[in-house]
Amino acid sequence: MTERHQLTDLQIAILRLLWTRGELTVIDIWEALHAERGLAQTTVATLLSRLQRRGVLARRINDRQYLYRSLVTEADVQVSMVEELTERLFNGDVPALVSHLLKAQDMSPGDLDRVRRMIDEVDRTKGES
Amino acid sequence: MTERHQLTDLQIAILRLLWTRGELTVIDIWEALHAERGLAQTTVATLLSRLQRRGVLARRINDRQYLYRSLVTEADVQVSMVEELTERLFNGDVPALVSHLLKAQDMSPGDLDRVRRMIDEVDRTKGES
DNA sequence: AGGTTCGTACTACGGCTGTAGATCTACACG
DNA sequence: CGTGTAGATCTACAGCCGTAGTACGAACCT
Repeated sequence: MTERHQLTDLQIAILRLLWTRGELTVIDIWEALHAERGLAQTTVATLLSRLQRRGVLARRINDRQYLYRSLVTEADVQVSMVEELTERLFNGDVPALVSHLLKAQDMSPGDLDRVRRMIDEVDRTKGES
Repeated sequence: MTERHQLTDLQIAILRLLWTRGELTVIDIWEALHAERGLAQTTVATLLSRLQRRGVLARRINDRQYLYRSLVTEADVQVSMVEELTERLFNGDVPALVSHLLKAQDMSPGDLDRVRRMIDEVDRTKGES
């Protein structure tokens, strides 16, 4: 079901656009990425084709141009990429990764409280099942 | 200081060996990886050279063969790869990633307790500084 | 109907990865 | 001193990525 999604920075940037905005044309995506990355339209078109060929995206014709949409959800990609990272760098030890994150620079005391509440929440819902 | 380390699966497997066992020869690494991956010795040698050329590893000659060692620590790589992932997939929102992990399948109730204690720990040490 | 324009597909290239065969080199042993 | 051998280097290749120019096809406008 959830295959291994190994995606690069740019590929994810494209997917994010599709996740948040639905079906988009090459031009739509080019407009969004052009400012930051200065890509040519053909570059964007190439990337989209390749992702479509790979089965990550689907497309349909509308009014003489393609509308691309994602076949994978953000959650799919998050799950598979986080799993991959946990596996590779933390030997699959999820709490070790959590520990790493808690010590990260950009983790404020407020964030710690947020996490504490999350744990209570998860505890409850897991107890239910 | 901590540059962007973008490393593949196999590259990390090699680094892990060097992290846990110190200086190793091509043969040492080949022996460790051979079973699971069936690589040729020259393949391993190529990978090591390339990582050395890239500045990730260093080597010295000893008794007619190279001894390779890592120039990056496990912590370096963890920090930069986790940062990268958080940036790409969670818009830099660390608590969002933590939340994701808490809901992961392989997170047992015991692990949740472990995490709770970690938070207390981090809270204390952060209060000190 | 013919040219213009818009958008896609084709082709290409350098860089990196995994993969490994072929070749070189230098020590060790006879 | 010659040769075998172990280990390193060189060369190579396919596959993917980012990058983009060029070519093609179809719609539209006059």
